[in-house]
Amino acid sequence: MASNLDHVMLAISDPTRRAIIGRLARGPARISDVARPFSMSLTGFCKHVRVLERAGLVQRTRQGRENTLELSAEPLRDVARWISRYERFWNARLDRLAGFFAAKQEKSQ
Amino acid sequence: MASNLDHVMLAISDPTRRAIIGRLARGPARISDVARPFSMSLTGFCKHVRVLERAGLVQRTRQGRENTLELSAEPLRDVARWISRYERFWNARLDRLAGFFAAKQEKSQ
DNA sequence: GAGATACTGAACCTATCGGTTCACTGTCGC
DNA sequence: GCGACAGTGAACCGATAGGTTCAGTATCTC
Repeated sequence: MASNLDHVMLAISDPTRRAIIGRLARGPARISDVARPFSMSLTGFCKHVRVLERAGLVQRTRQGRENTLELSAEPLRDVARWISRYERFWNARLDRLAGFFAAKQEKSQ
Repeated sequence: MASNLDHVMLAISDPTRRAIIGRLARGPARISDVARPFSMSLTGFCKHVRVLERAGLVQRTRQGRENTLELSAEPLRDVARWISRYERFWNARLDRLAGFFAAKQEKSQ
C-alpha cells in the first residue's frame, strides 16, 4: 500500500540511483552503458533500474536486445511540492533577519 | 557510510514520519502527544523519532521526564537543492509551450 | 549455425526497516 | 515513599533492500 511519493523518495534516497538519474539527465542511454561506471554486477544494477521504474522516474524502451533508459522527472515534482510546504521553516531565520533590518530602516526614517 | 542526504530522503520516504513532520510544523510538542494519533506502540513511534533525529529533521529538548520535539527543517533544503537540478525536465513541456507562444507573438508584431 | 552481446530470473546472503512485547529507569504528584 | 506517567533498551519477528552468482533467453553478427 505504499504511495508513489513513498516510492519516489525511497528511490532517490540511494546514491547509486541518484547517480543514475544524474547520468540520464544528460540524455537517454542503454542499461549496459549506464551501468558500466558502477562497480556492481549488471544484475544488481538492473535492480536499481527497477526501483526507479516503480517510482516512475525512468522509462524503458526496448529495441531488439537493447533497453534504452530515459529520465522521467515528473515524479520529482511531487517531492518538491511536499518539501515546499516547509520552506518557510528554513527561511525563518532569514525572515527574522529581514524583519530586523526592515524595522531598523523604518526607525531611521 | 550513508550521507546525510541519504538519511534525510530515507526519513521522509515513510508516511508516518512525514505525518510527524506535518504535526511538528504546527509547533513543538511532547513525544507522547505527537504519538497519540498514531495506532502504534510508543516504542515503535520512538524509533521513527530516532530516524528523524539521525536525519537532523527534529530536535529533542528534555525537561524532566518529558521530551519535547521541535521541527528542524534545514536538511530539507538540501533535498530541495538536489531536486531543483531536475526542474527543467518537468518544466520542459511548459517551456516548449511558452516558446510557442513567444514565437507566435513575435510573428504577429 | 556458432559465438558474442544484452539482458533477465531465481536462488541465496546479510543488513536494515517497521513493528511488537516486556522489563526497566527516571520523574512527577500526592 | 508510592503509584502513575514518560520514555528507553533489548530481544524478537517478518518483510524488504541491496548485493551476489549462476543459469537461461533473446538477439545480433558473422
